[in-house]
Amino acid sequence: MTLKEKIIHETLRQFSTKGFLSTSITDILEAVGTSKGGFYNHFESKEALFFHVMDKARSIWRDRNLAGLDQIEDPVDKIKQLLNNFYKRYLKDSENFPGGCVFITLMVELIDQRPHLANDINKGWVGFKGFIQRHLEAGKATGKLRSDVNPEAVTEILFTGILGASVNYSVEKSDDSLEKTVNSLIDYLENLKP
Amino acid sequence: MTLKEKIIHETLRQFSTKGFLSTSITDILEAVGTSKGGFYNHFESKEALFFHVMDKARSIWRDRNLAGLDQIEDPVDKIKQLLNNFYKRYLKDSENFPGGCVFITLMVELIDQRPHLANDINKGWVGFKGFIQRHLEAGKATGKLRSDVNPEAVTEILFTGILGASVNYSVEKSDDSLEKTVNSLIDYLENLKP
DNA sequence: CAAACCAGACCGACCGGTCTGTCTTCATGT
DNA sequence: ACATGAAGACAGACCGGTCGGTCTGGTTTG
Repeated sequence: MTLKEKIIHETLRQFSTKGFLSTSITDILEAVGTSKGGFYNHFESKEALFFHVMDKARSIWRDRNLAGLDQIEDPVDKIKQLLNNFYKRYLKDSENFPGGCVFITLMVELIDQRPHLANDINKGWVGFKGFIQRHLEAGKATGKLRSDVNPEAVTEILFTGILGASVNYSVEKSDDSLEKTVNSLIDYLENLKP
Repeated sequence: MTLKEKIIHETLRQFSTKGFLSTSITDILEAVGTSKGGFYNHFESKEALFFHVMDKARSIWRDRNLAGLDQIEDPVDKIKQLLNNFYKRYLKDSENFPGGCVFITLMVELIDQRPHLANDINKGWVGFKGFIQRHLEAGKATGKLRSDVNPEAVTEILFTGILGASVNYSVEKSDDSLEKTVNSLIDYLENLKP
């Protein structure tokens, strides 16, 4: 790993526990064993680092959550697989996210203090929400969901359920509780099938 | 309002948008028009202020969310009423919580940085979760819920749903989206009746 | 030898907290 | 009724420490 990659990796870890504002550049430099000179040679500011870290975080998110989805045809089962990936592969990744989902930590902190940074996270959330809703609508159209199902309402339940489960996991750090919650969401989705 | 009350009120507002660490005492003093001397005459430290603010926040929480519950007998309908209170009376209270639910903002920030402060919030969360679960169990015992309902799993869905809805409301500040989400949860609960 | 890489002293701004001093309040003694 | 003094309430200068960022200079690399 190059120094630049090391800085991004370590920053991602610290962002997930302390957020953006409370993570000091000095802390990062000590953790990776370099100095201000080494840092500002690769990043022009703390905010520039933020965007690099977000790129890496998004990359990890896709890698973990979308694993195996392309081999599933049923759009509803795709969402089911995503829910499973979410708690089995993604949220438990304490190597990259020791403090839980970094997007939650950063969003809650930045939404009212650094809106232009929060917007960068929100784009991903809007895309994710749309991803769920499109698949549910496709599922309904192809008869994989009951005709009385409201895809938008189900999307709200699943999306906020995932948000809440992430917050709860940051707090409790309990794999059991996380598994129960997500399995409850999966059962909920399962019961919407014809 | 005394100066002490003014400080607590203003701090609650700022905590809900900026959290504990990013809210500076100087900012609070400017907002209420006093000085360091006026502050440290009433509070011995920033952390002491935190606990006073939490007491006030909990008081507001109970006032808003438990309104009218004592006039309802059916334990399931009590939870239904609580969900309605939550989004109609509590979360929209931008006078006290301009940045959304203060407990969420503080918990996400403090859980890994000030665990002893986060514990104070977590007590309330544990109590709230237990409150929901006890009422669902009572509802099941008295035949107000289907016999195949798992109260613990439903509690997880409702609790994390509320957490997620709070986070989402902080981000979107959309009353419509909040209403849809909570109504989805209410529908979900309604469908568990016999 | 030029360019990239990195170490570390340094800067102004801001943080929570302390301390001194001023002004008001009010119980007390006469 | 009035003087008095202790205590509470508040203003604001000040302190050590930390923040993000700059700058100089030495070292490595192509």
